[in-house]
Amino acid sequence: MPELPEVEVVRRGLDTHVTGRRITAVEVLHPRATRRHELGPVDFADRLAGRDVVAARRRGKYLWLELDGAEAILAHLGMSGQMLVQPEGTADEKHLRVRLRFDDGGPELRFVDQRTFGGLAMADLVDVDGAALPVPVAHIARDPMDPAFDPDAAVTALRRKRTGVKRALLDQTLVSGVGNIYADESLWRTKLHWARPTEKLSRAQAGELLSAAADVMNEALAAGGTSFDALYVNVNGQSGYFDRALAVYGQEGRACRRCGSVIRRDPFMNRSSYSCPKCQPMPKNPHI
DNA sequence: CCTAACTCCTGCATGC
DNA sequence: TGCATGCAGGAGTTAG
Repeated sequence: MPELPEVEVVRRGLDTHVTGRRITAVEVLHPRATRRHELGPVDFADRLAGRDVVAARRRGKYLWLELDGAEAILAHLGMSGQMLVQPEGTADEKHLRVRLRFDDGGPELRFVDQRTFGGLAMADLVDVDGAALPVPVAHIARDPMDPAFDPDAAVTALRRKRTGVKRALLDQTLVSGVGNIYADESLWRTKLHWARPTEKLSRAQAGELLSAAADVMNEALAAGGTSFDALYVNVNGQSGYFDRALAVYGQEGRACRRCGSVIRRDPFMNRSSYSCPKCQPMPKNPHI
């Protein structure tokens, strides 16, 4: 569930509580959490001992702690990943996967992940169009909060696809950071049905959609993110409150706040799409 | 090259 | 009560 705003809340927390500290010991409690680290959990832990964290960075839904020496600890929260800053001695969380300790004896950094879709890995930093990115992030497009985000280029990329507009919006190589929640909210704001073929969108429509995505994610960030349960929290374990502002996502059966029609839920890519049947009518040639 | 289906995983809600 | 089923879904991998 964590999308760009939720990941950014976590990044800010890490920058406040972890940047500038030296790692002393790393404990991997579940090997799946480091499955993307090809040399294995022992290598992951050994190589981190003694390293300095110099920054906390993000692109789209990817997050990384930059280390001295052009390397990083790359993190993806997946569905249920949490980065928690906890005082030493605090009882282990049920789904604690990785623990990092620091030489100042201050609070630990814990990676907790119930559904295990997320994970940590070490990665080299490479230059991609002027940005220093971990190698596995090199193919991820800039997100709408990136100062160098190019809306015209994103519009072109979106309209070049031969698919439904929501699929394109979720494609992290076109524009990053948008997941199921903010895709549905952006489409509702722009009055577009999720199955609208991308190649039939005008440049203006595509631009409005991307602008709406940026707006809704900025508003969610200001509210501390969206939470439906205790799974998404900041580094202090607190939830955001943007779920109260959602117009369609998770609102099946409720009245559209714009026209009063009953919000519907459609099956989409083995999950769900929420929309207003009147504001977002099915196109003549839907791209299912 | 492009697009779309498949797959990984746990916990909770629901239905018989 | 207990068991089966469905659902939450990001993104790498595989298939066509």
